[in-house]
Amino acid sequence: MTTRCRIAPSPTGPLHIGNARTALFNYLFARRTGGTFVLRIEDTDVARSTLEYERDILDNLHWLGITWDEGPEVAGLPARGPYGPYRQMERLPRYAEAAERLLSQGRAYPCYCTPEELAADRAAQEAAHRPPHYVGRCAALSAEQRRAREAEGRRPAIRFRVGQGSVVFDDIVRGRVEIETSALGGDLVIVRSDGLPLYHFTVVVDDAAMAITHVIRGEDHLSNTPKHILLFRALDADVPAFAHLPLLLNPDRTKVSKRKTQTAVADYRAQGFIAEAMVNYLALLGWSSGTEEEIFSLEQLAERFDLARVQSAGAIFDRERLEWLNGQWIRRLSDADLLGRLAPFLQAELEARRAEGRTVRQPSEEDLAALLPLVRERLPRLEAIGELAGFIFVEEIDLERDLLVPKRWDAATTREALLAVRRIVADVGAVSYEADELEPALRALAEERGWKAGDLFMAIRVAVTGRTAAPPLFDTLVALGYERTLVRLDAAVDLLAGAGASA
RNA sequence: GCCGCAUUCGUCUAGAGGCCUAGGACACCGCCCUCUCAAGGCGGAGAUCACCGGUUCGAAUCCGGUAUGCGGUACCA
Repeated sequence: MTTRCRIAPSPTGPLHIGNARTALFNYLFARRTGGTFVLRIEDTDVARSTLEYERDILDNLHWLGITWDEGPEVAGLPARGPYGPYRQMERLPRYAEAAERLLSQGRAYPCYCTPEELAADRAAQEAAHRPPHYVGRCAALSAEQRRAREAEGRRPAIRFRVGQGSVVFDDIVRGRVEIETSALGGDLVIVRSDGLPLYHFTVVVDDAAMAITHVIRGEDHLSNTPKHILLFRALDADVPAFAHLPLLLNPDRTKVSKRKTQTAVADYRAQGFIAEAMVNYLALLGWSSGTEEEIFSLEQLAERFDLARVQSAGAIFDRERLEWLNGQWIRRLSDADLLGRLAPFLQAELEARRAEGRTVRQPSEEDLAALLPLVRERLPRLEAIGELAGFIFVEEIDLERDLLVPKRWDAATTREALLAVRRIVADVGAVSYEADELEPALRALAEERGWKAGDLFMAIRVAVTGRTAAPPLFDTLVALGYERTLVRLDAAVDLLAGAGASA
């Protein structure tokens, strides 16, 4: 039997890390088992669903490399797969047909209860410390009673008879789960009075129609699974296997939420997390290989993934660990690849500086190639490129006089040193402006004047970059260029003007 | 309230009765490397395996109970 699994996002918000993780596990399961991965859009919550969210979800899944074998038409590309349509709002007749079938078999019935009646029931149950439970007011209405209510203009919802007994299933992650139907809250509404079908119903109708064999989803659906199983049976469909994944958690161990954790995949992407790291990290939330390796590409994950090795306890989303993995993956990227991914971030930084009224130089191919080795080990996120290397392309840097003077030095010494450095750079640069030439010359200067090389280099670093933390100095000077280095040294000396006389 | 699930270093996890005086990774601390920052190397600290009882020659691992946490309990998904 070939396996079929699916991800069924609701376009009521941007792609969420929790959904991304569920999508990933489904994708990996399908790849690993040689099965089919289906994407279905669950857009029956018309009040909250939007096309922009749908686009965000699809676009970011694509960015992560999570592709689907069957799904709706997107961006002008046709729908794929024999079980379409793959958007629930386009499948309304199927739900209506299924509901009709249950109705005609007496497994479902029209319910005319008003919201007020239901609220009153609930309030009474709560007051009596009873669990909320549909009282069954409409469960045994005669045809005549129904007509009377219709005559009043009441539009019925449709309720599914939950019946008695218990439902047992073997969850792939959690093992045997048994729940009494009496704990299900009574007969459940499957179609609202406005005619729109509800989630618990559509999910089952579609999983059955799309021949889904494995339902892999978040643990928050575990308690609802008996309802689904009852519906599968009532519809005379095969009940799929279930695997309930542990929840992603906020640091306080509640279900991950955007109030407490950054949840939109797009936001991580915008901050310069790369897809490889995101996928790797998400896979490790709830799954482990059983070995001590933990750096895995999507392809490697697809070779190793196994639902049997999925954890059953929830996992806190730890951004620090994600950043570490991100750095690992950035270091593994080829030059051309890294450059391509860095470009938009550098560009954004330069635009921002330009907007501040600064003079910005457009980096050439050579500039960028020279930059790469300097930054590659130093990027926790692509976005950090602006801070790390912006000074090379923005002519006006912010120089702080206090920062310019090394801890053990005074302003006069610093000024004198920078003046000397300026002469050496000018001399060396006139012949050959290379790191290999600059370093010995400047070390000799420090030696000759009895300065610690580190102090001298720090003064130069700040003069030229405006920062105390930067890529290696001599490579930085070369990347900056001969003229620009001299201009910045002059500017630093000017800033220190007056210090010479007093010292 | 009721039902369900879970519980190993701060965090992610390894662990399927003896290999566990519990392993790895992130974060943290120290040392090395070093022109700063990173990266890397080495080392350290950090878990009475939630608790209680049982089964067993032997339990982090099996069973029961308790506690705590989380999830579900909608004409949301």
